[in-house]
Amino acid sequence: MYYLCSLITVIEMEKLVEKNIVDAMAELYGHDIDVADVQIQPTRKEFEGDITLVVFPLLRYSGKSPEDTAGELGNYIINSNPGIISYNVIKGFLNMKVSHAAWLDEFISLWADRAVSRFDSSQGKTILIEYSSPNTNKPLHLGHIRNNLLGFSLARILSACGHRVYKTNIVNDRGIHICKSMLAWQLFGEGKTPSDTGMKGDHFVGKYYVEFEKAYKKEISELMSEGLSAGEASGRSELMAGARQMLRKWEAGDSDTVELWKRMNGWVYEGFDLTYEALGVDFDRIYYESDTYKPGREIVMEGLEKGIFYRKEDGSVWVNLASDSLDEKLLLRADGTAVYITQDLGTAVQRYKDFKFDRQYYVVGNEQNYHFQVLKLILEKLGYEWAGGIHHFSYGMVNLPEGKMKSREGKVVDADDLIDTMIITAREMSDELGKLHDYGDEEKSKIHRKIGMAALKYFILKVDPRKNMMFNPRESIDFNGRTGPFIQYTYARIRSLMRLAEEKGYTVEDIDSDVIINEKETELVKLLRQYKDVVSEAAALLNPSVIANYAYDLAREFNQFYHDYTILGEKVPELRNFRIALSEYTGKIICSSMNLLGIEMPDRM
RNA sequence: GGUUCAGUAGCUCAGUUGGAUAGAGCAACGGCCUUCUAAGCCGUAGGUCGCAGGUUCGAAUCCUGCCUGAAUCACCA
Repeated sequence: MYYLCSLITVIEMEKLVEKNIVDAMAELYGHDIDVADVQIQPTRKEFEGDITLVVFPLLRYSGKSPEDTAGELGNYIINSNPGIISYNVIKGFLNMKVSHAAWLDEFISLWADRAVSRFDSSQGKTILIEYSSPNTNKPLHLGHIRNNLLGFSLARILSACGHRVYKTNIVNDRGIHICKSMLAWQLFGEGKTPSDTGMKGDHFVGKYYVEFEKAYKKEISELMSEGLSAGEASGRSELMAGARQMLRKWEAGDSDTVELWKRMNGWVYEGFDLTYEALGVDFDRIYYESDTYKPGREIVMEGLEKGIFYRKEDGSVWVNLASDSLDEKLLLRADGTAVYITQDLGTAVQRYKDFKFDRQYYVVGNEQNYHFQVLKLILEKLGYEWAGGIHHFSYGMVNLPEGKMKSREGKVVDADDLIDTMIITAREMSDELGKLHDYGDEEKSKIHRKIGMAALKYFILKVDPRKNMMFNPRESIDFNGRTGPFIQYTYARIRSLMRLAEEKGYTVEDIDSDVIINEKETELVKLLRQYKDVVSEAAALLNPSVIANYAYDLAREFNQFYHDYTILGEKVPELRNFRIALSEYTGKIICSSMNLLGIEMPDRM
């Protein structure tokens, strides 16, 4: 019956070894142990072998030294399991080598499963992902890029795992900030529009926001030079008064103000759409704060009636969260106007009505941890049973070498500028290498765009989302090494191989089961078989970087393989077929992984 | 001050459920293009895993204390 072992994959082999160990413990030491006590793990690369047993937990049953126990267990296994061809013992670790046949079968079973990302969707949940969440008074910056990439990738990953995922965006389209831009445009804009000036709409409106701040600063310093304190000066500022006046008029529904507001926001949206398109992100449903702040107010009033909230003497409405070791929190101002959290309450309730989600993830920076803690608590207090399903996906800040980004001080890395720079750099590098000489300009620029965006996206997504990250505009983004373009390059090589294979008429239908596979090939198969686990882990941890780092490891392993072995030139057809299949499958997995990050792969570069 | 998070090579980052000699890339130095794409491959060098205790056969990982940094504790969003 031993010949059957050639049909056993490595996964099955691991299970078999587990069972062998349980048997061995009973037979050698007379102890019945639980399978959970058997610690099997992949052997580290530095050591010889494929699977490793950690024997330390078993010592109390064997009563012998780690080395002796491992040796005796190794002996038992090699005699009872012909799929294990050798073993070695280092300290308390028993490294076992799995037969080539098992590794080959492992790959053949992967290869047979042509649908790479076939996940069980029967347990799929309805998941809402809110991300992006821009303000409409200025263009997107690097921080938004991290947000957008994380949100989009998260949606892809959860979706790949069989969930029903909806991407949403809440646009912060109302408030004093947009009024500042509106007022500045009225004062200094001379009736110009983005199309008059050739500017992108969001940059155009952002320009007036900056002009407002400049003029306001000037006004304040003039007032202060007349002897007023900073507080008095801001109180006397005509510009600020004008902006506030505008906000009141907007809330009152003044038609001219609303008209201007619509017009300027429209410009901004046109600009945002271009940036979103360049980033390759999209949304299933967009919410606007101007629609949700009023329902939010009603929710607060309901809570007030139910006695969950309370009113202070000045008429403002509060919630006391002291019992949850938090502070009291304002929900409505004395004049009845909404604050930040008011509209978030409205949005959350509206979204549940719209989607009946099981879970909702808010992709928002970690500076708002407190806010989302409060939001969830309040929703729970209000008795919404779905509140338990909301979760703040909190990501770290993007820091610049000079410190934190401050949009008001112009210390930002503009999203559009950065994207352009990336694509231009990709083009320069590509032209220098000259590999696309036979391509037309349009085809070339498509590829340059893919490469530039891959560099940017990978740079951001490879780091753990929770951590703050450093971005040095000059040095950070690279096209060599652990980068998106490197992975794309590996993929392009594989595609090139496949084209050549096709030209030569090599088609792989079946892989010969007599092939003896070597170390490098085994290493590749080891990585390939982890794909689904990696995606599941990324989904469970809500961490795209798990996939980013996996994709790099895979690409690197393939490059080594590519360098060391002939793939197409092999004289033995069985081996050639196997290597073509291995290459093609590796390409597929690399491509799938990168697509989960929202990174497009070029066939050539 | 309270809360939360972080601290790993000169720099940017990985490091699985606690497991072996802590890994990549960049920067530096030295090799590889007559061979399926050199955006590559190989090698050299680089570490008191913030510090000190504790738990454990075993700690970068878990616990406690301290040091440093970030965010937050708004009638801003």
